[in-house]
Amino acid sequence: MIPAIRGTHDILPGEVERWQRVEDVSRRLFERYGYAEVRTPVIEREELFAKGTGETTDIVQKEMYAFTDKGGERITLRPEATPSLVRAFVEHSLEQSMPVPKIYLFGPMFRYERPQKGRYRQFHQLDVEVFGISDPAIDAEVLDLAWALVTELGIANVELVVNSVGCPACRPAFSEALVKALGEDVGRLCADCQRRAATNPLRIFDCKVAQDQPLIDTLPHSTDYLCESCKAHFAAVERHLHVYGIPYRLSHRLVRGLDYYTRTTFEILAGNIGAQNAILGGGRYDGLVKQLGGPDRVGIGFAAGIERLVLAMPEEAGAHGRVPIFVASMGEAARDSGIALLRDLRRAGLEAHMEYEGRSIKSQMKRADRLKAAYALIIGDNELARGEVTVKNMRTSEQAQVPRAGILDYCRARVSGGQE
RNA sequence: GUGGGUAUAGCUCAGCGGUAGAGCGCCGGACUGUGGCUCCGGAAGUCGCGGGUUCGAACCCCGUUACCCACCCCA
Repeated sequence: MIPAIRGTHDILPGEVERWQRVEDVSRRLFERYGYAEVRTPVIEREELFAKGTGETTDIVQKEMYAFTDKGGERITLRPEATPSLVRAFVEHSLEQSMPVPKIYLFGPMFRYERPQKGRYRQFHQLDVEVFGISDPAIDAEVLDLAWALVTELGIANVELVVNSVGCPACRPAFSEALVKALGEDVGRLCADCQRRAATNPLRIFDCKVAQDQPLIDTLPHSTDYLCESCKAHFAAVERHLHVYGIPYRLSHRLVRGLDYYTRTTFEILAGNIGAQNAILGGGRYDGLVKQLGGPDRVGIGFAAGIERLVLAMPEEAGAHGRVPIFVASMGEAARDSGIALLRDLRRAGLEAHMEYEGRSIKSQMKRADRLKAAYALIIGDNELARGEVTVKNMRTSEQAQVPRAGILDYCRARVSGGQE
């Protein structure tokens, strides 16, 4: 056997229905909010993420599937969607062709990480982005969309966490304030935090080491160091969130790991899905479009991890209202007639099955049962002679003789609307 | 990249030095035209892989790979 690559997974029947549900629900939802789907390549220039996601991030430094192709280009499998969507926005001047540049994408991402619950090397995200709107109303709308998504998927036990990390004008002052507030106490923090203090002080807030918490709790908050415009923006975002009526928790400890975030950042956390509990994360990235060579346009968006959504969804989610019909036959002539009937049922839009190995009527009925067929249509010499079909209701075991000519109408009437 | 745990039938697992097992699932049978429940029968495993110890290894030892969980990081 040649096994699947580490950290990748086949999504099999039984689980794939939950994925389909995520896809169906999110597609309908995104379109209600005015988003259009965009599909971008899975491979991009390595440079796109080095400049976009950020040279200093773990994603770029150690997690990308990057290689040199036969033409000598540096290529990478995309580790996230935002830079690709920014590239597409710029490359095709989407702000010219779209009334409002709201786009979404659904697809696989790749990061070379150690797999664990909710974290895989090939994983899937659904990603939404809005370009060119700086009005805080859009921040709240995007959050409302995120909240609607988890709600419509039936995911309970979730929490929306919101923060503002400021902009290039005010964030340096905050970083300095953090280092200053730590002072001599840096040495009392865990090794990771001491490293963070030197490289990216904001990430100290990510620390989960219990002994570090008392000290971290004394540190200043990013929202107290915002410049005037960032402060006004965030206040307006909160006001709009109240208008939308979305429950959220303000957390000064929410600091995200990608370099491009500015102002509003947020995550949705789920309980009971393991340590990797962020099912959705995003924020504003006002400098990114320009950074990637486009016009000076703001942006905001989020990505949700499909694996994590599926993990957090309730058990029963994904059950379809399918009503299969099974065609059972005895004898060669009846089997030919059954195959024609099978074809007619399918042409009429019904789900129909048969048994292919010419087994006994008993095993055919068994198969019908396993397929959870609502009806078994039985054809033998008797039925052939009378031009009828025996219809057995598999739930009630009642049988009826139905003329062959009327069988499609008979079935359609009983399975229409996906209900029995 | 670091740490811990686990690898035995399609699935869930028992066996822990002496001929490879159970439950579920699968296939067939119990009125030669009828599923579910019950009963009977059957198929199915190089016991992750490679070395070693031993008369003998699924079991002990070493290595290796994969999976799971956690750290790290993130969706």
